[in-house]
Amino acid sequence: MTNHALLDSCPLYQGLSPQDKDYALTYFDARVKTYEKGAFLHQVSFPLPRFGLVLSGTVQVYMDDIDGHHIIMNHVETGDLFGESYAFLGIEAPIYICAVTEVEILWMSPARIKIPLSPVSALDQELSNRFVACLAHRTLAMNQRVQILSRNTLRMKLITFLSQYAAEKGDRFTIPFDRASMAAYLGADRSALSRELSRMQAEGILAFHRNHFQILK
Amino acid sequence: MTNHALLDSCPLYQGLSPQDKDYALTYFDARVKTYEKGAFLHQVSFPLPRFGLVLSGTVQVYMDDIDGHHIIMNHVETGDLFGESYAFLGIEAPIYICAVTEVEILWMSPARIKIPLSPVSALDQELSNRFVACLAHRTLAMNQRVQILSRNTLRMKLITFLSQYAAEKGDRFTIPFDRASMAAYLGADRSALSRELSRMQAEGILAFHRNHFQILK
DNA sequence: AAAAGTCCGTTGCTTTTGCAACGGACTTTT
DNA sequence: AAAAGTCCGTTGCAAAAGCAACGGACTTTT
Repeated sequence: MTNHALLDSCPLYQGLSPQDKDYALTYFDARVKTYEKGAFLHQVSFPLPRFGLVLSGTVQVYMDDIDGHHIIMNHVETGDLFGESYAFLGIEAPIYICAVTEVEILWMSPARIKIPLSPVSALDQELSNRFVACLAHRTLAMNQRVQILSRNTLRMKLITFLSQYAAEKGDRFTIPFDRASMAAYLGADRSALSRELSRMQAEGILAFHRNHFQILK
Repeated sequence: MTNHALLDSCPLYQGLSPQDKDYALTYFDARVKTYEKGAFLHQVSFPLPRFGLVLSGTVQVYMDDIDGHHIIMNHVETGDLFGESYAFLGIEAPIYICAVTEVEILWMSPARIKIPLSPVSALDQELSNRFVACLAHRTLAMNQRVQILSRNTLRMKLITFLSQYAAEKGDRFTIPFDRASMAAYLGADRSALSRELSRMQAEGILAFHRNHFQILK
């Protein structure tokens, strides 16, 4: 049986009573599976019949470009979903999903959202709405990503990226990326990123150590 | 009364019978409104209670960065939707929506999706599913955008951008952007874009005139 | 404890890019 | 038809960024 406390980290289950959580797990036909660090949860060009919730650990969704660069599509931490769009549409997913750490995944099916059992209960409707809200939030998150990537200098990308964190977490925060992933996330070269970060630190704009940052401005 | 033929360009209404289209218009509480070229359909920080379908013309959804650059979030042609996420979530939309040409917009409400009238008919369910599918497709479209923007040279951004068009439309196609919008879409400078396009033409990779392109390579 | 591996800052070099400005082709306005 | 406006290619220049390589700090493996 799934640990109900873990589920509260996800907007899909947040605040539901234990009975409702159990019902929801049935509604989504949920199954838990664990993967060790570095394992692939999915490979390019397979269909993705279920979407995932990360119960513990971190996964990364990425594609590869011609030159072998990783393009990070989604960095998924504990409590986040991935693959909802592909699962709902039932289409092939041209992506890799890889376990950054050992992870525990709750795989869920969107079948009941598309084809409800009648009559539709209030809880059925609530769960469906929550799923759609997650989809909508995903587009907003991607909007933020586009805002970063659209900037035409690395300095401005960094300022936008860090401002988004600062807006959410305050002036001190830890990011979930190492330098290589951060560079991929910003669409930049790792050494150029290190260089620019060092410059900004020298200018007194920010301070950092590894993946911990402090905005000074 | 709305022209039913126009509605067929949108996945929300495509293939429905005339009666079902009428029902759908009621379901979404649809209202038509026209705007002249250059008019704002929405300004930053207002709530966006309805999402829009472009019946004719083109609109652009964008934000402005600190330096006054436009960041294009969405370029919306006839038959496309915009604002579904904000409308569904009922939150403030930090965006500008501007009519690029004279436009006719069908404004719709997602209220019945969130709070259905019971009993839910098969058509109600179909319309809800179509709306969710549109949301899912939006995230896929944004994935493509992220693929372009993540490339770390303008040349690679261009190749990715043009390849996406070529994959859909073949080796000759017309893009809906002028150079300034194209540059904003790619997160680059307009003159740098012109220069790179000229280089690629000189190298025999492609041919173009204004917004008409042909892939040669 | 040595060895291997990982992560990250640094640097030299070359290429790419942004920026500003100009001018030509074309369209719209008056 | 002149004038004003728009769109786009071009260019010179300075700044930014990619690339490759190295080395130090730290962690994990053996």
